[in-house]
Amino acid sequence: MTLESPKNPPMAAAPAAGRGDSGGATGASGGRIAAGPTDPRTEILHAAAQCFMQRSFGATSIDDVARAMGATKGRVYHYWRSKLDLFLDVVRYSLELIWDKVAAAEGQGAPEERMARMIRAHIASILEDQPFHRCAMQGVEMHRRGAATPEQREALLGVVAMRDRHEKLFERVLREGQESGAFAPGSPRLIARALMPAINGPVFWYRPRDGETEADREKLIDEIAAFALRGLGAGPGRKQE
Amino acid sequence: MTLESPKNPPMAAAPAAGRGDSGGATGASGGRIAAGPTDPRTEILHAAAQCFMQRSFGATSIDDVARAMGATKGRVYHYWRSKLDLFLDVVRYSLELIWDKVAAAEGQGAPEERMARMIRAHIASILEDQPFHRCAMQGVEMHRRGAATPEQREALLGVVAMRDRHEKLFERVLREGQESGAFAPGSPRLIARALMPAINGPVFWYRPRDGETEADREKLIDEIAAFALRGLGAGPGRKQE
DNA sequence: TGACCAACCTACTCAGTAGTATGTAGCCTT
DNA sequence: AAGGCTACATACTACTGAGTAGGTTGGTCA
Repeated sequence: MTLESPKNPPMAAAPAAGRGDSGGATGASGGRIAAGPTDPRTEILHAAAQCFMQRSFGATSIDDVARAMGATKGRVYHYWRSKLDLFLDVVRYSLELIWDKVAAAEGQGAPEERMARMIRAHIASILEDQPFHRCAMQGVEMHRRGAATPEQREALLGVVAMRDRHEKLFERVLREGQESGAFAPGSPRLIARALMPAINGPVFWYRPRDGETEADREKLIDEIAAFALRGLGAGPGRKQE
Repeated sequence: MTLESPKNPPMAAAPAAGRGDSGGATGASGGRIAAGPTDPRTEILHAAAQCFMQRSFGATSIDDVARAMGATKGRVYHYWRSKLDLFLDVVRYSLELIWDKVAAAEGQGAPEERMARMIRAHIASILEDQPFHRCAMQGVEMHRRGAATPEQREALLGVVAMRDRHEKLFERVLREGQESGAFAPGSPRLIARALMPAINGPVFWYRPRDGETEADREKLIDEIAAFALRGLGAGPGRKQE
């Protein structure tokens, strides 16, 4: 969410930094409505995610992104200052999406129950917003030298911090589960680092099939989640339906 | 291995296809000596893997690769016809390396024992030749439209086939383990697809530390392998249930 | 010792692309 | 109705980087 948060105003908010409602374009359509597909920013973000996923960051031109919307470069550069800024916002959006869902899924209960919900929410988000998450997988650190401005370096660090926060959330619940004896012992850091790729996996190979139902997706989530939970050492957390 | 196999002869083997010893450059130094660091091809491959890992394929220029060796473009283009060909050879090399080690590690015994050895061999290879494997992770399918010549498309399919063969090897042993009751039931295809990212994970975050010993690496492998094996349902401690 | 060749290096071309400067249609305000 | 602003499109510029043509060097063989 918080699409208004990115400080990528129409070219000139740094000069007029005191505007206050610089991101008002989104809010203009209503009050708290989460930016829908009508919002140009969101539409561009989606097109960019799609392109970056299909061709990778380096092979994607801004013209590609614009063409995917039936528009021209001008539209993209009206909202973002550079290709890297656009990419970083795609990644940030990915991390915001998945954080919101996973953090909300933790809730209350025993660690193994919370972890199970978090893992399922994580995988579900991977399937639902695959293009964004796939961009997030393309690596952020490698754009270090590509980051020219200090703002970009800062944005880059911010994205890294978000990813870290996400992993740390899993690590915390994992640790609690270890203390309660629900999970196998071992370095929480390392085990969390083994867990994340496992539940991120579908981002690489998942391909929404034609007649795919919600149940199909549930089954996929079940299987991956079961693998992950067993990996943590949780008992046969197999939930029949 | 088989560095001589790539059909990337010095620019002119297609014209003079009947040469017979087109790849002889490698063999000239001796007989069966596996191409060492003295071999220019291998040196270039290593430099390319390093660059592609650090900056990604798209952001890496051939000049970058050459500069990493203190050489110029000419040296690279003397051995490879295009940037994509070079990249595909890096990926192929990665898959050959890991296949050799994992296939050799299977050996004999119960499925869970073979699987344990394979998983450990896989992770060990990931740590040892990280740059190459990281290139292999950057995605191959996305270069479909970048593949201009039919040879490139064929090479691309070949790489995909190698990856498939690797995964199928794990899937087969997994299935055998399920039939013997050593592993948890479930779609072998899906579970294998959950397993692979888990043991590939270190390719993204592993960073050889300064005073790192062999024991440190063993511990890392232990932890990841334990997670993966538990994920498959093979508890090291518990056999009942 | 001269022909030949592998293994490069140098200097170039040229296509693609990030980013910009400028134009313009509609809307909103005064 | 005039000015101003948003939200783009168009038409550039400047540069990067893939690929090539041709030159150079050192070794091998006749």
